[in-house]
Amino acid sequence: MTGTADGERAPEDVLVALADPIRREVLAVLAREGGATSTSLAAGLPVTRQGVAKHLAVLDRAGLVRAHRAGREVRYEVDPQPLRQAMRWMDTLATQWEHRLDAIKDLAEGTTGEA
Amino acid sequence: MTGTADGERAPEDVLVALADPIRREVLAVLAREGGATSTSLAAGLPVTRQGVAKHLAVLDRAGLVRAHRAGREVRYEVDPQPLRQAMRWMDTLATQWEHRLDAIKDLAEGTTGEA
DNA sequence: TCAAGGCGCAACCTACTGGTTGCATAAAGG
DNA sequence: CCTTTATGCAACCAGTAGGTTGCGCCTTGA
Repeated sequence: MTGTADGERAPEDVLVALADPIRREVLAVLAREGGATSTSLAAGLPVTRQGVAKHLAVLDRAGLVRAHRAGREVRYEVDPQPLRQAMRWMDTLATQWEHRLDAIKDLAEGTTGEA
Repeated sequence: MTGTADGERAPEDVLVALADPIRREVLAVLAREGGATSTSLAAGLPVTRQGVAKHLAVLDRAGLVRAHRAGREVRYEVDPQPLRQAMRWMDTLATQWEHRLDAIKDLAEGTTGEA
């Protein structure tokens, strides 16, 4: 099923997905190896295959990985797009904050040094 | 104390902090209002003051907010810097992924059309 | 000085997340 | 056809994150 498959995904899913160290490691391995299965991933991680599978499910829901069935294997690979989206979301947020802070600062200056 | 106060903070703290909807809301209010106290925040949120305080502690640990004591009040305001840092971290990650994906693609092309 | 407002700390509760084991199912390959 | 290998599903377990209440301490301001 590969996630919700809609282009406009909520950035919070990505944040939640990235908030776990094992999931970050999974992504790192997937990026390094160019793809892997839950079984092969579990071999190099301190969790069982089922544990990895659950993490992959979370990553898939966030759209950060894509699943491709090949015979009896299911191969996963990373997708940078949702990451880029989340970055844009954060950029908007940070910019808003900065504007507010500037506004506050200006206000303070206006109060103390009023011409 | 205002967080760990070191310039190079792990981006994962920011991710964890941002992964919670209430914390995102807290940040939104702080940015909109230009600062607030745990008590005033709790008034507009579906949690108690103590709940808000815990969230503020998490945000503070991530460096996303700064606490300023004013008499018997503690006023919090947002700090965009860790957000920017986290974005840079994500950018590095996304870029890495994209490079790997390109490498894989090139490899596939090379295999089929070897000159 | 004393009441009220605002915080901080600690104990406690609950739900969910991360993890496991066990079994069923499906594709490869002899 | 039977064995092996890989995945999928479900039940179950433990730790912790998010939330609450209760209480004590410190400022403010009348």
